[in-house]
Amino acid sequence: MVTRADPASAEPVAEHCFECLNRERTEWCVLTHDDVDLLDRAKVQRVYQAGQVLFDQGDPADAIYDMQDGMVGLRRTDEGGHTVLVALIHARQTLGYRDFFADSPRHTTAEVLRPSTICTVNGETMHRLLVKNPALGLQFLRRIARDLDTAEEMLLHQTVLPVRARLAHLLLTLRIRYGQAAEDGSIALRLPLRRQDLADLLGTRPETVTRAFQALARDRVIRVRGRRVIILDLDSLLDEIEPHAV
Amino acid sequence: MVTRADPASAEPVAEHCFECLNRERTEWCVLTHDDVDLLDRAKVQRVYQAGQVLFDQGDPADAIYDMQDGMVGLRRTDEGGHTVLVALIHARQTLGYRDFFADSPRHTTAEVLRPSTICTVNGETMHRLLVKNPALGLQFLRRIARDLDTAEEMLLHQTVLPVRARLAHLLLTLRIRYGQAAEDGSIALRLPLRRQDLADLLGTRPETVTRAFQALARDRVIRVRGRRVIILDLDSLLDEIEPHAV
DNA sequence: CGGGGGTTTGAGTCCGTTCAAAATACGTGG
DNA sequence: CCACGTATTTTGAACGGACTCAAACCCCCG
Repeated sequence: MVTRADPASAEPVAEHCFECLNRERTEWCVLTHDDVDLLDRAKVQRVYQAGQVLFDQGDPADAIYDMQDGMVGLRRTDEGGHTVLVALIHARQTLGYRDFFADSPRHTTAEVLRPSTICTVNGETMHRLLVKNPALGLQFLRRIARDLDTAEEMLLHQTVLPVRARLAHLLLTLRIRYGQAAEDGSIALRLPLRRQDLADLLGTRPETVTRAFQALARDRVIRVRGRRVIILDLDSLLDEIEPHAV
Repeated sequence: MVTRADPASAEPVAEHCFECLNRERTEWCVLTHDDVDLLDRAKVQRVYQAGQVLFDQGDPADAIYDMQDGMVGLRRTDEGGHTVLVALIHARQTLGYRDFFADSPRHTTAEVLRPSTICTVNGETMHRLLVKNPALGLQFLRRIARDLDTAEEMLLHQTVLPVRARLAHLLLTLRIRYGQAAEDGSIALRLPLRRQDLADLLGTRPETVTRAFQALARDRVIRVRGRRVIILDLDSLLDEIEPHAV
């Protein structure tokens, strides 16, 4: 059941932006002490449960969000109700800036996929920061430019690669965050998503995801049991994406 | 035959940025008189023939381009040689800014599809303008944010719509620029692209494009003869994209 | 121990691809 | 202005990957 996120259903948490924003090389790294103070006073941090919605397609884009922890999916739906997950957002990543900067209503729905802690930064504060510190705009410019690159890659993959290869690619991505290397070279991971969400991410159906898993398992590239996956041969998983001519 | 664009193969043309840049609501509209002067002295305008390449996947992204006239396609190719056209660029549009701002090598190839007049703005000038006028960065931020929106829409369409619907959508887009309305409500257009390029744009094969044309023609939505298309019923063309539940 | 969501399996179908050949349009030079 | 060669477009038939629908299965949780 998807519930609407509002103050009543998500509990605020107190914490300072300091540690989380500047430590890593995020868009926020260009902020001065002063800027962070401003942000600190304006941001609202909350805990969300899986299934809650940060914002919905059609909503005005008057805030951006910064993930402390958890996972959020950006879902795009057409009038016919067809849907794809266009992106996964993890800890330390910012989301919701796209439509904010495009000055348009939300074109995606942000759906909390796993329990998450997220800061909301209202639009007024963003505008103030952008004026105060022009470098911040250029940081987001770079961020979005890379998002566009990713989106084009997805489009290319969707067009020219079969589901099996797209799944291989996805596993290679998830491995970084959720993988646990064993000493025999294999990598164990527990998938953070159910088949339906994997299907939405791959642009296919849950049944097809299952069959693609089985195809990879049959060829000893991986081993699968439900959400538990073991990557047996990383190299051949890489080969799935670009079958080098033999 | 695709030839490399270089000063030898493309003839420079003298003209002022003034008229072309500021008249319409492009990213450049925020430039001051002074800025335009700077741009004017730095830009190089050339005429390109169909088939020439402005930049290639892998090249350093050290310039951006502004179309005076013509048509350019952005093509993305994977290691296996599979290719898609991710965008068409027309007169008065800017291109090549994505990788420039992402500070990465070119991820697409810019291919001149019809004879074009194009201004090159070198990176140094861009950097100078961005410092001089921070609003320019925000303009491009908005531009790329909208490109990302378009890319996501293409991804969604590619995933959930059949070729026929995607072709309908493309015709509706091309109609704006190349359509000629008749007084009986029909719209005539001569396609600026061959079947292969339409296929690359739709993520399919030339043969399938032909068959999709025929399917639409069979249902009296359009009439086709080679590159000459007549849209008979605009409404049902719109319905192709979103088949409203009956 | 009995739900109940999530996952797997199977069979049939469809859309789009592939490969090959025929037909047509187009540009160039005679 | 026509003839010719080449590129493009169309047509056909066979194949295949992914979808649909439906039923069975399997955990996981209460």
